[in-house]
Amino acid sequence: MKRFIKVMKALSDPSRVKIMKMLQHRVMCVCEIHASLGIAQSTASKHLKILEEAGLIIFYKDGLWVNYKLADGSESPYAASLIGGLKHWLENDPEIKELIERLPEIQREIICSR
Amino acid sequence: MKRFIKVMKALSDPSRVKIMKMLQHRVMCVCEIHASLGIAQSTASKHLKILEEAGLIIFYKDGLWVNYKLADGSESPYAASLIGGLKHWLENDPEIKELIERLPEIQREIICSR
DNA sequence: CCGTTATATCGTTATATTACGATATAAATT
DNA sequence: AATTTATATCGTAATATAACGATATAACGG
Repeated sequence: MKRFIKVMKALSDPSRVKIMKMLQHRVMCVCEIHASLGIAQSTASKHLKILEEAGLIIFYKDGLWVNYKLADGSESPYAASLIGGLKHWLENDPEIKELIERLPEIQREIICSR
Repeated sequence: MKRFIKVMKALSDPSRVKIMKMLQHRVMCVCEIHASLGIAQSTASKHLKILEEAGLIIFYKDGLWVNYKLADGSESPYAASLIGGLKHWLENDPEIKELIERLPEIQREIICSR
């Protein structure tokens, strides 16, 4: 039960749903997510941790970068079902659409260094 | 997006998940849920409202009683997917199992009148 | 109509969640 | 070793959630 609740809570926040939708298109690092969503870096990091602990995303480190991508759902049947469902859900949501359209502009080399 | 979040939030609470699992077995009134979960009547009523507003359950009145049952999910693809998924998920959760086993003892004529 | 009964709503308190800025950590680069 | 850079964690304030008891509402039986 606890694991199920964790997955549901993880997907109960608009920012985290947006992250899931972006990660359907490509791997992203923390600062790309911070920049694309217009939230504080610490906030982005926390959201990613919550999604990770729910088994919805995974990460791998590459030097300084931490790359996040969708999990395969082997963690639990709920995670698998929701990762799968989200592939077609919310495709027509205007906020999501705009995010995805702007995704090509979000490049770590441009966004994150300064 | 708002409707999706509503469904996820609705299923982010253990009491509400338990209600969903019980309603898989039969229609129940508010006081049966109040009694079976050991929560205040007002709390049960509120949980049911949240599930209803998410499109996960529906109700019909029968005199004084308000009967709640699972929705068919026509409200949204998310609701449908989760209503369906929950049919097999959590079947082996010990808390859920005990709840379902005790379900035959929960009868409105015995529990609710006094 | 009056009381009873099942449910819904209100007011309040305790807890959880989310956001941010500030700071700490860890992996490059110089 | 010192500095820079990307990320994580901490402390805190604002908001949301969940619980309860008390009260209001609505439908039935007398």
